[in-house]
Amino acid sequence: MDEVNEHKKLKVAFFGTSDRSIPILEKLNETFELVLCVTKNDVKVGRHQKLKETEVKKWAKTNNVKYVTISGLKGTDLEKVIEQLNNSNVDFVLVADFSFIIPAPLIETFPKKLINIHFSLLPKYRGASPVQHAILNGDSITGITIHLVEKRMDSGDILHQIGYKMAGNETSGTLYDLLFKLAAENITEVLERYSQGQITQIPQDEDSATYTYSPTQPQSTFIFKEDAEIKWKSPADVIERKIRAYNPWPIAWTLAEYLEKNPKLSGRNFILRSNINKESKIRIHSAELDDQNKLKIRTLQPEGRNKINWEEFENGYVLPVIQEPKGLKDKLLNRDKTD
RNA sequence: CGCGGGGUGGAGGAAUGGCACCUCGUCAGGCUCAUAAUCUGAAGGUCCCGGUUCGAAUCCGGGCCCCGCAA
Repeated sequence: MDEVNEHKKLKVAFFGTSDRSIPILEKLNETFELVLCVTKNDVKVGRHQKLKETEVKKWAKTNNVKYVTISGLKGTDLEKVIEQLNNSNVDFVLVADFSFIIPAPLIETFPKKLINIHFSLLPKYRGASPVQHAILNGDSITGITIHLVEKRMDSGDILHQIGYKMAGNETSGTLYDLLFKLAAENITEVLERYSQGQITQIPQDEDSATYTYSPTQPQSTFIFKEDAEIKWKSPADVIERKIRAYNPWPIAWTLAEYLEKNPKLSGRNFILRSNINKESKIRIHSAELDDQNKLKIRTLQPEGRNKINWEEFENGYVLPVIQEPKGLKDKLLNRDKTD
C-alpha cells in the first residue's frame, strides 16, 4: 500500500525566499515528493555585509532536497529553473512570498501548474504588501488565497480561500506568521484536490480588485520607509494601525519635535531635553489607544539607540510642561512689573 | 576590514581634561486605615586592556558589545 502511494505522490516544486516558509516546506515534504526549491542567491546582510543564505536554501540542504538559487527569473537563471523543472517532471509549482515576479515564459511552459499563495482575500489587496494594508485599513477579516499564477500580478483563478478574523492587535509580523501557518495547514489538501480535478476554479472579479500601492511611491506595491512616517493630522486610531502595520519593518517613525506638547498623545504634555536632537527620527515600535482615544506609546527608539519603553523615555529625554492655572501667568507678570 | 552613531550605579539619560550628576527603580525609616501617594536617609557606576597626563567618563591605540544605513 505504501508503495502504491509512493507512485502516486505528486511531484512539487517550491519557489520562495521568506524565513516563514519552513512550515509549508515541511508539509510539502511530508505529503508530496518535493523535487526542487527555488530561492534567492545568498545576499550580503547585516553590518558586516556577510553573505547569508536564505532559510529556504538552508532547509533544502539539511533535508536533502534539490535546490536552485537565482538572482532573478530571467536569462540563464530562468533557463536553469525551467530545465530543472522539466527534468524532474514536476506536477505543480507552489509560489509563496517569492522575491521575483513569475515571467510569461515560465507560465507558458507550465500552464495551470503554477500556484501562488497570496496573503489576502483576493481580489482585494493584490500586490506585495497585502498584510500591511489589511492592518492599515483596520479590516476585521483577511485571509489567504491559493490561486493560479497568471501574467498579471495576483490575478489568476482562485482555487481556495481561507478567511482569518483579526483581533485588532496584530502587527504585520504576527499576522504573517498566522497566515503562513494557515497556509501550511491547508496547502497539501488543496493541491491534492486540485490534482484530482475536484476544485472548481473561480475567476476573480476584476471590478472589485484593489492593489497595495505605496502612498509615497504610487507606481509600486512595495513598502517604503517614507510610507511609515506618522502623519499627526491623522486620527489616533489610524496612527495606531500604522504603527502595527509597519512592524517589524520598516517601523513607524516621526521627528522627535512632533512629540512635544502633542495633543494626540496620552498623558502629560512635555518638551524634549536638550540631549536629543529635535530633528532626529524616533521610531515608534508599539502603541495603543487609551480610554480617551489618545495614543499611548509603549516602546520607541531614538536614533542610534536601543529600543526603550515609554517610562524610560520619560526618565531620560523629557521635561514635563507644568500646566499653570489660568490667570496665574498674568499675575506673575504683573507682580514683576510692580516690583 | 562596506558607511555612520553609541557603551556612565538595576533602567533611561547628563557631565569634553579638574568634587561623577538627573529622573526612575531598589533597600531602611517616617507619615498614613492603606498605598504605586508623600517625606527622610542609604546602598550601588564610567564595557575590557594598554598609552598620554599632576590629573581621564572625557584625549590616543587595540579589543568586545549594541544601534542605524545598506542588502
